[in-house]
Amino acid sequence: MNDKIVLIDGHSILNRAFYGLPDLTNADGLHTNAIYGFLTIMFKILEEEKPDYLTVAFDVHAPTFRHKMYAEYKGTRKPMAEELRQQVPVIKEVLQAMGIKTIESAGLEADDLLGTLSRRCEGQGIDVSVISGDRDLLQLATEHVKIRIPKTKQGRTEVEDYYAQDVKERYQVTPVEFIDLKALMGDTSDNIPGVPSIGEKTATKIITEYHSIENAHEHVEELKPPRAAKALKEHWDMAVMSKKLATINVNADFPYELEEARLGNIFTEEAYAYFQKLQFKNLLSKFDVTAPSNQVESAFCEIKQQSAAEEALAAAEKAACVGACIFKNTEDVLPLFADQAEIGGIGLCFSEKDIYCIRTGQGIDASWLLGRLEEVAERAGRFVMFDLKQALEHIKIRRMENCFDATVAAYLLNPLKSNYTYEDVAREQLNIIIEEKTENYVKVCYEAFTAYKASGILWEKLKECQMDKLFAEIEMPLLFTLCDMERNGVKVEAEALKFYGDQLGTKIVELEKEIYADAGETFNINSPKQLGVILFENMKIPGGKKTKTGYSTAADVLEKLAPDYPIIEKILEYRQYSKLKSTYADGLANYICEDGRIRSKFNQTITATGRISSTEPNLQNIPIRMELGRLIRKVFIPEEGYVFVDADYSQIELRVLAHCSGDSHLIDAYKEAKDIHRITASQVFHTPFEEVTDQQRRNAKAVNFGIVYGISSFGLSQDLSITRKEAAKYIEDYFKTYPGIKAFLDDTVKHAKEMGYVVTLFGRRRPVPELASSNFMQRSFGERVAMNAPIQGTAADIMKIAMIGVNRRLKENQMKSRLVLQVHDELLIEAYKPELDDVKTILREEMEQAASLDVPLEVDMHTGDNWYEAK
DNA sequence: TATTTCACG
DNA sequence: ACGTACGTGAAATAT
Repeated sequence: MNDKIVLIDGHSILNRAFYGLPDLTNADGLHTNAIYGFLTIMFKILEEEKPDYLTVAFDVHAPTFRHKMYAEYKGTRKPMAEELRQQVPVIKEVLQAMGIKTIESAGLEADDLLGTLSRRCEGQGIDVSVISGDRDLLQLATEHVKIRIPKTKQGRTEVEDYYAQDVKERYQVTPVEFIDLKALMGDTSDNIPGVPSIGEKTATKIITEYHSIENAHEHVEELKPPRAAKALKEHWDMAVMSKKLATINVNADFPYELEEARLGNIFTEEAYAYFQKLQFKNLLSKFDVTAPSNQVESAFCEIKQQSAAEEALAAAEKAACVGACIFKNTEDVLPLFADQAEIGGIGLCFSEKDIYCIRTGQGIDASWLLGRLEEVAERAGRFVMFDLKQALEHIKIRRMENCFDATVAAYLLNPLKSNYTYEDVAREQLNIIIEEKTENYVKVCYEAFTAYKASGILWEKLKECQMDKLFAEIEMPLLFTLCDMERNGVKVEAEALKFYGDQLGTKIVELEKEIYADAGETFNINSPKQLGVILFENMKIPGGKKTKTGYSTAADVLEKLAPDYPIIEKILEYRQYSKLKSTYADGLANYICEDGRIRSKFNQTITATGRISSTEPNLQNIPIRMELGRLIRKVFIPEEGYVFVDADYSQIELRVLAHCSGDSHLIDAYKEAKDIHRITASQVFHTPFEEVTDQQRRNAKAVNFGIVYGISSFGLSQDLSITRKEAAKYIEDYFKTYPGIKAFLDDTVKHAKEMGYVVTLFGRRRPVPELASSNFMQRSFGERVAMNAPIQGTAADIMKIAMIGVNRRLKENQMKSRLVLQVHDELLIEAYKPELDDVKTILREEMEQAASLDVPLEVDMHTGDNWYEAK
């Protein structure tokens, strides 16, 4: 049995992988799809071949000999996509970490390295497999040199194998003749021009007959299709150059020690770390799981007796740092009722050796255990949990300053992720992979351990990014404020909601009938697909087509398309009613508790910009713009003896922009107070303030909004139903009026491109990986995000500060009034009537003084006996 | 599970 | 030539 070597064409396989796989990125925003694909293919090959040696060849980036020749001939190659380019050095590092030999040589292409190596190895009696996506390499095939071309078919990689014989069968020429074939027919992917008007068919015919271009040229007069003869005669120089280009050098001179390529264990610890960083979870299974994590696990301890529990808890109270978690016995109940499950126990960790899972049971009572945990939380130097807000459902925290929510910390460090579980943090911060199938008590211990161990690292990273103040002074206090709000909930009049829903129901039935009559048939109006067919095919309404799956039936499209069709109007009305009924009337009704209140969740770790989000139900998108929907706010009511006070910031985002940009004109405009959109219109359109028309004001308002969203002429033109050119003119005029804004936005984008992230006034970061994209669309999106995120995020920061202040003062003064809702720039307080004046003062002061900007923060306030009246 | 639509700031 | 406004969540239908 001969020794065997596998030679991989690095760039070619990376390319294949890059274009064959969907875009993947890891937590740092690094693109990883090409690396992932490369490794997948490599592992597959290695498993099949079990070679003794392995080498990966790369091109050097500087243009090489053959490229230069062609560059002189015609232009240069397209630059490599940025997403791919950034992966090249990483794969080299990964290969090095696996102890795999890589070669590259300044004067030589990877092809030449592969060609030369395959000849040298063959000469030493070694079997060779060359892995490449490039058919150019087929010329290297012999009896002992196999060319393998991987293909991705529906996610699976299949490999085409070519020995010399297979090349002959497939192309009717020998590997050596294959060069001449290429010289005639050319190869666009490899930038080989070939001879014009000679394609694959003719080229094959000529080479099978004459075996080389030189021989064919000698017999050029006899060549069969006269067209080909003429072409070869006229473009002989082209054929010669193409052959030179296509010929791989198999006698290149470069140093190479075969022994360096010998395959050892490639699943090294170093490689493991790389795979973790790249988040190749399913490739990690290839490693022997003798990870350092087992050392940690040896300290895990399950406690079922009170004396042992008390001993651990008492020690924890004296510790400098305690990581904890609370778990339920979810196995005891159906998954649907998981939140109703009983407390199963807690996890507790306060040193590398003290890691406990304390279970409730005969000896240990749940309320005792949680009570003791509260004392630990109060006395420990630092108390760390994941999702502390949820834990507050079970324990009361008397001292907030020493609390640390690892979920929130991880969110601040990268707000783009969707999950911040202890498994994620353990993997990213501690390099520990927690097996899916591990026993429950092991998981509990891991969660407590991760909280304990990662908190220091997370805190250091927060400091490094200068987000420590943001974390300690805004996010952590906010967590308790949000918890209070969730507890408070908001009262809803169930009867009235039901009545509202029923009214909508009858209206929906009526509209349904009319629409079916107009259409001439019944169908599901809620199905965009069916509706599209009815409107654009059966009824032949012109326009149509938009989405990838069919016609777009979105409201703005239909409105523009067919304002005259009565059916359209009815459909839009139907949509409105059915939305209101399903999402709001029926939807909200499902969330009303025994006491008549709805308790929405306020999520702190969802948005990329730092805003809060609301779910189950979402109370941040209750209708207001349309009167019909707005009416639903009448069912949101205060308790008997209470009244609603609603306070909202006036144009907080534009004011933030004025401050951050330092644009003196915009700042002055705000200092004059009055109507900002009218002032903008007056200045941009050079019209006296009093003479600004409503249309001008509307346009100015749209531009103001556009600026905040990261202006683009297309977006503005859509919004105002004007041409792009007109929109561009508006923007240009706007920037002329407020040059400071332009400078600020440009600078923000520039900073973002350099640093990879943008920052709010309070230090909150948002990474913008899209800016590094080679895709125009993606990159433009990144630019808009870079402009918007600091503004939206700063506004969110300010509101958070205000909420903390308002809540703090309400509690300090032991008031009955309570914070019930936050809607981004608006706060709703259920005020105890005797406290009304104080509440108003507190709201105004805390909101207006949450930040001191170069423009005043103004607050509009209203009171009412329901939410409708209070706005 | 993904897509479309639409409610809010 | 590309095809967009920024940030969310819920419901319904299609796959």
